[in-house]
Amino acid sequence: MDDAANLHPARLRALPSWVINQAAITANRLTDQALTGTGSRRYHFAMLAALDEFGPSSQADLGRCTGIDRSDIVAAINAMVEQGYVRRSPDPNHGRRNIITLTDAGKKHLESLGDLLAEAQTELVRGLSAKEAETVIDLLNRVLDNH
Amino acid sequence: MDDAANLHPARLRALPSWVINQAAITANRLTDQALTGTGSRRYHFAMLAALDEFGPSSQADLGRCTGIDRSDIVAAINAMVEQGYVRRSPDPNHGRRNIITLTDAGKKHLESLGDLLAEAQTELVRGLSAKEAETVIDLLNRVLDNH
DNA sequence: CAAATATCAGCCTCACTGAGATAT
DNA sequence: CATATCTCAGTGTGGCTGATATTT
Repeated sequence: MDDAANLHPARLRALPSWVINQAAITANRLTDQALTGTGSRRYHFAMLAALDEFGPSSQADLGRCTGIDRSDIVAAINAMVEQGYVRRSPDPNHGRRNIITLTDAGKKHLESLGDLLAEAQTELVRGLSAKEAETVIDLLNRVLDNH
Repeated sequence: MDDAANLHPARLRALPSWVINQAAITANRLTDQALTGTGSRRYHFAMLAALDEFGPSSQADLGRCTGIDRSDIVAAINAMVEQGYVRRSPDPNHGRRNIITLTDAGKKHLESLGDLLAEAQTELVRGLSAKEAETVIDLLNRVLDNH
């Protein structure tokens, strides 16, 4: 090897799953870094974004539309309730269901997290034109829609 | 929410890092599934591919060109030595360094893993044309090259 | 009874850190 | 002394399972 030590094998570079996975590792590194010190993580942002866009939701719906497991939603909501970003109240029309509502502080926090993440995106796709970045987004969304 | 429960928030769908990450989760699910019963994992395939393409390598080089941490290489090589897919021998020209060599059985195993993974790729990018899949690969490789 | 919800306890993978021993 | 390699011990995240209680 020696000189080729820094290159990735062509066989891997040709595998969609591998390339996507490596890109995800990079993406996660950058976003985690961007969010350090905010008291929030990627999935908190996802939940806040969903609440902002879709309005008050049950925990189950929240999990479904963000791709977060039912099991992990509980703890995440607990944390955000404690931080004052969301409210948890029982659904009057539905015994066991909770309704999660975004608070003003949560909305504000969402925007500030969004700003930090926007910078991380710029860093992530640097080297791609705006149009190329858009293409990546569109094609991968199509992949997601197919699964 | 209710009717929108299955849709992903536009804010997330517009975030490269989120879309890439979700695609990676799907990709990993499919590839892990494809490899069950083979006794190998994704990173084993990556290492075998690197050895096949670059020839005998040190563990450090192997880690660098596959993106696998130095710390995780050790256990992975141990397993593959035991399975007979690679040989570990000390580098005569370099005290502490080991040279990892692909065996015939390893080469064979690599090809069979490659076949399984190829099917998983088809499933992963179903819904994209061949050209579009190629575009995803190229653009994400450019992202990787920039980091 | 079936289906959905919230919750909890816990598993496994995997990226990553830190440190130590050995070598150039 | 600085740098590189291999190894080990261990951490933290995050996706996921299974079970339970409650409700429609």
